[in-house]
Amino acid sequence: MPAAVNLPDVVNLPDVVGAPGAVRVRFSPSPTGTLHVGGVRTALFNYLFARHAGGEFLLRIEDTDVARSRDEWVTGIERTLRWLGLEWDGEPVRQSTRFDRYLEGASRLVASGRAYECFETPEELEAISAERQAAGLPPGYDGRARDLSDAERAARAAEGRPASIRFRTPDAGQAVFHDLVRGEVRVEWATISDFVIVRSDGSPVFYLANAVDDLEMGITHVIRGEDLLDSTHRALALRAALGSDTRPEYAHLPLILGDGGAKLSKRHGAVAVEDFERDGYLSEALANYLALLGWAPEDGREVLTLAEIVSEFDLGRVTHSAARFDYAKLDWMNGEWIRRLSLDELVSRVEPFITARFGPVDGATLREATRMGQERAVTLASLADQMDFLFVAPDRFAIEPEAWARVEGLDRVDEVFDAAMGHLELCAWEFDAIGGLRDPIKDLGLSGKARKAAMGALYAAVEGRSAGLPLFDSLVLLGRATSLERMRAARQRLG
RNA sequence: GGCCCCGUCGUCUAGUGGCCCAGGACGCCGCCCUCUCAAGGCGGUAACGGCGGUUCGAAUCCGCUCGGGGCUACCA
Repeated sequence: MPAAVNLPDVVNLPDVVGAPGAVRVRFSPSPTGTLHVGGVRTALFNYLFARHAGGEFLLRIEDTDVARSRDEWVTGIERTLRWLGLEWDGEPVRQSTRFDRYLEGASRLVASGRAYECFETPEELEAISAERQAAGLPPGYDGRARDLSDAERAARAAEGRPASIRFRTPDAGQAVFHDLVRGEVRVEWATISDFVIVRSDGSPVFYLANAVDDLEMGITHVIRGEDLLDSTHRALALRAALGSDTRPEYAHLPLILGDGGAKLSKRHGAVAVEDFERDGYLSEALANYLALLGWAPEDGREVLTLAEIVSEFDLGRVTHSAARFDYAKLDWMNGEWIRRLSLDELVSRVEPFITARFGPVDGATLREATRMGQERAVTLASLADQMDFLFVAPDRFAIEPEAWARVEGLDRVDEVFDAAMGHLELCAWEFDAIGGLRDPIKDLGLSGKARKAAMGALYAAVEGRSAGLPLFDSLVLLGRATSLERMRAARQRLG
């Protein structure tokens, strides 16, 4: 029967650390992939909380799992945070550079009896856990190595069994902490078994590194996803055993789910923040949308700048239940933001989407097309789609004969083009003159055909619904010669 | 299985005992505007998971129940 270990009564420790009002938070991603919307939402809320309080927002890279971490992911995470405007304070802390600190903490815990070496193989651990479950006990480790004598440990080591270090959790009593969004969270210590803090290869585990760093970095508020709620008890016990008589405040954010209530995954659409950027979403819109997932300002406004959100933000108004990521609402939000941008700003944002497809283009044409597309765009990519026809090379501009075959009124197509070309030949290329064309073109019902011939079916569905810039203004922008050329070509193709 | 968290329109949410036969936004539907598609304007559809309690009065408090999610790793 292992002797009970007296741990400090974490329940009665003070809740605040550091100087009153001095807020210091950290976003601590694990560089095992690109940042997903869930992760970036956590970063955002940390940022909002820190900036609202005039505190510090630190970045800590939790790369203790060396095998799964990569430098390129670190770079990507930093780039993504900057893209969203979430500037952090100071240099990022890399946990992989601080292993000695964690290991030092671990040996102190072993020396004080709060942790101990154990030698079970993975198979043995699995068997122990299964036994416990069969006996109706919580799964996990049973603590059998807690009180091994020096001789016993030496014997196991001599067998060639590598040692890992486990933290000794209290045998009885309750673990309690107060969560800023959820209130009091308590659980019986008996349901939490001893957990590994140093792997048998000598590397520290998340729990340890996390506790040591939060302590040494002077973190005052830990804001993270609800998936870490249960691990808070372990973090707090570890922290106390490490000698801290303070504890940070905790705030656990509701999770972000995909459609159908399942975990958000690629099946639902983009999940990596980089994908949203590539698809033409504005960082302003994504940050704005994400802020509204689990939080709402008092006055109910929805379209807000980062600065406005910072000034309104309040952890007390964070929602309790998981939220589903709604792509349709993000689309709306993105459109709102596209319309809010100045024309110059919008031009500079679409330009990469255009040059990626066509190389450098005429600036004046791009600007005018952007002006026309601004009020109808959903994403930067869709805006680029709308002006595609202006930049596409002549030999690449072709309307499939098959598509034409499905256009109604095909029997009148000659009449249509004759009329259109007649008008175009005759008119001066001025807006006023074009305005005068509207009625005849409309009367002949040829605007759809003219649109397809001159602006193409690159983006427009033939089945009735064509999307795009205004026809007349587009023809002006395209130029008289090109417009006519395309219409003649279309007619010719029909034989 | 055990433990923890959560539960208001299809979705995101407002709501902390009477102001709520529940408000806003997205979506959806209709109308207006209109050369297409949008944008914009106007209008509409739609929810307190269920059952018990507490109370003069409950979406708001309590219990149970059902449902969803998380954790239970030598991942973070």
